[in-house]
Amino acid sequence: MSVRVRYAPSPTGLQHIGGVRTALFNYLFARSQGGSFILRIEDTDQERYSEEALQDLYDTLNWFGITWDEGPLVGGDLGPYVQSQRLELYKGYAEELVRKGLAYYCYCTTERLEQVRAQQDKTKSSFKGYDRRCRDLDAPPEDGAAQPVVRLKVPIEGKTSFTDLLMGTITRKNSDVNPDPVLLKSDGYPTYHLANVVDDHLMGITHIMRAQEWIPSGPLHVLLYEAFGWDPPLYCHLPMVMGKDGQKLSKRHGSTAVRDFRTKGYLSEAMINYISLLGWSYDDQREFFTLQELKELFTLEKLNKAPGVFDYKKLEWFNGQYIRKCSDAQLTELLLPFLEEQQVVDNPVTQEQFDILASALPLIKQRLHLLQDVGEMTRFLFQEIPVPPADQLIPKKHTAKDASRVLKRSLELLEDMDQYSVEQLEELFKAESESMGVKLGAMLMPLRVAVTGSRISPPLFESLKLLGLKRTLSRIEAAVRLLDTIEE
RNA sequence: GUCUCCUUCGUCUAGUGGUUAGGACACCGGGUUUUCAUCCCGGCAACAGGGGUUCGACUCCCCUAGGAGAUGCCA
Repeated sequence: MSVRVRYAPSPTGLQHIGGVRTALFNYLFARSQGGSFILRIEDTDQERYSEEALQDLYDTLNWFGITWDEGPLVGGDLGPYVQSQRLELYKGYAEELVRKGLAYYCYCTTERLEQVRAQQDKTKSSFKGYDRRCRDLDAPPEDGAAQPVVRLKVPIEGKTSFTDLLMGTITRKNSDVNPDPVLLKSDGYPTYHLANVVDDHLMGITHIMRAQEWIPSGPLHVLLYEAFGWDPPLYCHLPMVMGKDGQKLSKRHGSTAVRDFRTKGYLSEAMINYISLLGWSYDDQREFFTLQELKELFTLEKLNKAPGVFDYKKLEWFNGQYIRKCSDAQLTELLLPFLEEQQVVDNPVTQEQFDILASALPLIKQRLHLLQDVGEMTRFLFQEIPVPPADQLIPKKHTAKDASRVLKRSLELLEDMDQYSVEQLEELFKAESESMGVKLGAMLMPLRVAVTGSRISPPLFESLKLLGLKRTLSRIEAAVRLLDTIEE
């Protein structure tokens, strides 16, 4: 039987690292097995539903290049793939269980449920959860809620086990299973438990790969399959993604929404690569993988059991690596939106600006870690800069006079810079610094700051060339004027 | 509280009874260099603890400890 797996997110928030990792692993498993990857929208929470979240889901998967064989937008034979469009179905199955005596209507109000919970907390009761008041009712109580919910009759005795490909067999006493969880909510929507079991069965899902936080409800789901008389699929609970403090990764730890990483200038290839290594490995050497390679190499056997800490630093390192792997043309395309967004260049970019960027690319490529850094790094090439403060222009252990002196000399040397190569300019300044009796650095730093506005910049002479004679000289002159106003 | 799962350098991990316990990130040195970055070289650093099993345990079993997750008309 061919493998069928699914990613079934709930559109209640932006796609985050953990969710995407689950999607990726499902996708990779399907592809490596020649199976199908199904996308299903679990929009059964009316309260938290968000249109934006749904759009973000599509955007994110598209950005990563994760395609689905069946699901919203692409269709499929076993749809609809949006749970809010399958309400009648769940209702029917819930009623079937009630008829069979395996589920029951519960008329308890939220208020009562809260009271029960509060009481259990107060008395430190070892029994947590619903007290099963409505389990054996003959008729609806007088003071019951208008709209009942349907609850599963979890057996009091016995135990339930399921097979997890990663964890082995997991067994739980039925008395430890969530006592009679709600299957059908009073608003007519199913809960996750019901919807997921019904849909996975109807959609022919063979393997359920989801995060380990779901392990505790595994037995419950198996109980549901049994109630329906269905065979449960195989389970594979993926290790969780944690933050630095070892807790489940959340906003507290930094960005978790894929969209945030995208706007900061992470490459999808870098993220795929890094995320694929969170809980999975290939061997003890290789750590670079394209999506295409992953689709062939992924195996369940190499999954790790232990939760993994999301390492922002290593992701950033991967990003730098991938930026350097880009061709200049690719990188230009990637960078342009950032420059436009940051108003470093016009929007749309002019031909002249495009050419400058193209020429600057080799200079900035190995300096970029995040695409968004490009603005700060290249702004001086596209726009006029304010005259840098004097203390920036003056090298350590030097005076304003010193700085002015070397800049004036630089001015003379650069008059003919268009006739020299970068190498020749280097030689020129090297020789000059010697004859002036200053260190090369003390000569070039004022120049760098005067022209680029910063002590940190792309290589100096290349930058001057890009900037052009006129702007180079005028920036130096402005710096000199400033320095000459300073009293020693 | 109860239940379940997890445990190799700070982090991600390789390892399936016999290894100087390997790699990567981070960090710290050094080199290249006009700044920054890249790159190169080197270093630091781990089998949670205790019992077994065995000629021999990081590898198998048990216990303890620690961590995490679940315990909702959220998924």
